[in-house]
Amino acid sequence: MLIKAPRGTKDVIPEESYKWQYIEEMIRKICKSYGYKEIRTPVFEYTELFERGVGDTTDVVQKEMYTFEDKGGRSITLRPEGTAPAARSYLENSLYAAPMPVKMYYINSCYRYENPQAGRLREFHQFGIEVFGSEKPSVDGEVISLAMTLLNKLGVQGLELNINSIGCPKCRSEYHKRLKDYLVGHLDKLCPTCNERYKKNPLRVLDCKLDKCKAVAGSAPILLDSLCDECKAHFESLKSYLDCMNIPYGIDPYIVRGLDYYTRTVFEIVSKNIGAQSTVCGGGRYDGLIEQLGGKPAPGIGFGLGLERLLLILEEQGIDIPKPDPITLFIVSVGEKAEMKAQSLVYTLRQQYISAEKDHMGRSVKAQMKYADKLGVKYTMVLGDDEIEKGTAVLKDMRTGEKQEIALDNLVEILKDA
RNA sequence: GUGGGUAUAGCUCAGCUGGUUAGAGCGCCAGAUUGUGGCUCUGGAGGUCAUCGGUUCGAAUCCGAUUAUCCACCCCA
Repeated sequence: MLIKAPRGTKDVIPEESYKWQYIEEMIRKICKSYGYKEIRTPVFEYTELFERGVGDTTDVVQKEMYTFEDKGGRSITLRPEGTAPAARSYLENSLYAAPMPVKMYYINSCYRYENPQAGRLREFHQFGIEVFGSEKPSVDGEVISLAMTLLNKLGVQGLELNINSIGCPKCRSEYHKRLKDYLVGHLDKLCPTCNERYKKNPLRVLDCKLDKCKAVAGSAPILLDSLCDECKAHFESLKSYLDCMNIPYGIDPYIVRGLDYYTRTVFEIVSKNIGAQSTVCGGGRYDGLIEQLGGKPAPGIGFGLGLERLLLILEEQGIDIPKPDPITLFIVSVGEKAEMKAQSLVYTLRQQYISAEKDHMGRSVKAQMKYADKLGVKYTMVLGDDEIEKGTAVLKDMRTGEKQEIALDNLVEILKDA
């Protein structure tokens, strides 16, 4: 083995791809019912998009981006997330000219240079949605409900939806002051990283997992209690919308999304059973992003849902994904003439979208039968000189073992609905 | 970037305190008399024991380095 897939990447092998296809089909079906259309953006963007959009104080931008210079000397970055590209495309293609709100979804690969572990890869895949143009909390409710619908339809159990509001720039800066005032008296009790956080982004101190920091965070003022009237009303309204759809949720005042563009509503859906990286879906509102990217101010909200993590949950919960349809017919051939006839027969069947297979290994009759059995085909049919002469053959049902004689001319007709 | 575990056949693993042809189960291929799968039986292919170096008469086994991989931290999907 000379060359392996790069660190942190994974192949989806043929035996596994049906699982991805199943999930993707479910996603498309649900998005259609919600009125979301697919958007496809490039795998790479100018680096500046993420620096401006995601925020250059974030870990994603500071240390996790796949950035390189192309041959024209431009700085290019493999997308680490889907929202900034979607927003860029929204502006670039004047999608704001469409009736509001603009609703879109994507199924994308994303790239972050991190050390791989359970549920974390360098290339991973996200399903995401974005809504531009409405700041109404009903949209927040719709966005969250779409994620929950997907997870429910897939049969996933035991997930927790947690919501929070981190306010608008106004109430947040107010709160920043209060928080810093509180933290400054406890700096000696915080870990070194939290001391850094205190300077750069004090909100993140609340997110630290170290016990001593948690203790300090525990009695810190809570952002949720410091919201301005409008943000408070927005959050209350969102709760009503979730209630009216019977979507259960918890309120976690410590959710602090890692990307700078979030405002007001933030939420995440977590699973306890897939290792340390438990967030399956994370999202929120980003009312300042469009303006940040140089567009006319427009509110927005969306989420990203990790497909590898979703697959982990399905596996862990033993949820079986429907297997693809088996091949309908395997034609076992005896002799050269029959082998040729088999080739033309499977060709005919395939023209009618009937799945059919034949030998390509020069196997004996018995070995062909074994092979057909391993493929899991529904029917087999042995074809030799006699059959070709008579124009009839015996069709064998591999599940029941039953045999029936049929005319070769009727093959398509007989197998059409099999 | 940091810490810990692991590395033997396609897969899951065994290989005792170093002893010479490195094993099992599953999978793959073929056969068990004439043209019919599943069960059973028989045989076969497949390994530079991650790599490099060291200790030793002798290394899959002990030591070191490197690489890969897994898990965890930071952070996130």
